[in-house]
Amino acid sequence: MGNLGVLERLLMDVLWESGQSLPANELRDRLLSPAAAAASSKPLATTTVLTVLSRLEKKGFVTRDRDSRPHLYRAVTTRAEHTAELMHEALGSAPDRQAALARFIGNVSPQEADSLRRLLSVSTTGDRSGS
Amino acid sequence: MGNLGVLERLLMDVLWESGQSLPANELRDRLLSPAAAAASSKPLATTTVLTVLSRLEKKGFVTRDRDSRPHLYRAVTTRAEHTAELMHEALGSAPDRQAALARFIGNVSPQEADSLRRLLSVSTTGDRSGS
DNA sequence: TGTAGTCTTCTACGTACCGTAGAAGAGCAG
DNA sequence: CTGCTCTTCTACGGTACGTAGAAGACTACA
Repeated sequence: MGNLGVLERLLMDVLWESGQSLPANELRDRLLSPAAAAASSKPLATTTVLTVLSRLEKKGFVTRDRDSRPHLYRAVTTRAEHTAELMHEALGSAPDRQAALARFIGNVSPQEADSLRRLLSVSTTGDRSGS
Repeated sequence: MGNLGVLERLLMDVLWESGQSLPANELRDRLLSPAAAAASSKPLATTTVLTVLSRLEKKGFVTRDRDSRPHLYRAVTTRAEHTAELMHEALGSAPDRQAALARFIGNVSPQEADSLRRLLSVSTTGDRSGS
């Protein structure tokens, strides 16, 4: 049970964008604001959004506050975490992790290689305290 | 058009494992050798393998030599490349690449962090004097 | 407290992808 | 030319997902 469909992803994007808990109607409205969606001009039914949100909840991507009257939906993880998870997942399915990493690094832009170096140099050795 | 199904993935694994071009029958046979598949003991029909191979060809994951009488199938990319591609794909779908990279690095094992450092240090500035 | 309005859940349909494979066609060996 | 092998065509069942109507639950106000 891994990946998301198109609409599921769009909803997650909206939730991730605003780090907040939002009701279904608000989410439906915000789906129209992104430029891309505006062109296709599709007014989704609220039930559609709710259905997808339920599925996302079952998949563990969102939680909802059932006590608030219009239920409030919130992303469980951040987008960055999700992306990192996907990357680890891809990496995990390869027996030759070293080779895969090498290829990955090979295709990284210079700027990103730089920021990777920075990220790696921070946690060189004696790293203990958790945040 | 991105990811692979279970059987598709198994076939790609066989093809990747042996860096060679193989006929459908050979592939069908080798699907049984991996320990996991042996337990489920499923003798797939050759046509099944052929269908999946056709789909893989359409998706651009394999090429076949149509001149050889039993057609020979070969993986287009290496597994490492494929994995790296998946990782880049995941990364590409995140607007906050930096954050995603940070999370990714944060969850890497110390050994892999090490090998990443090595991989990155090669392209730092090392190629200077000499020829 | 009853009733209207809003929000949620249930159920359902269409499409696309994938595992699976039989039936029919194509090409080669003798 | 004929039989055998290999390939393509066609197809069915399952699952995931986008989509949403219909029915039920809950709130608020009169």
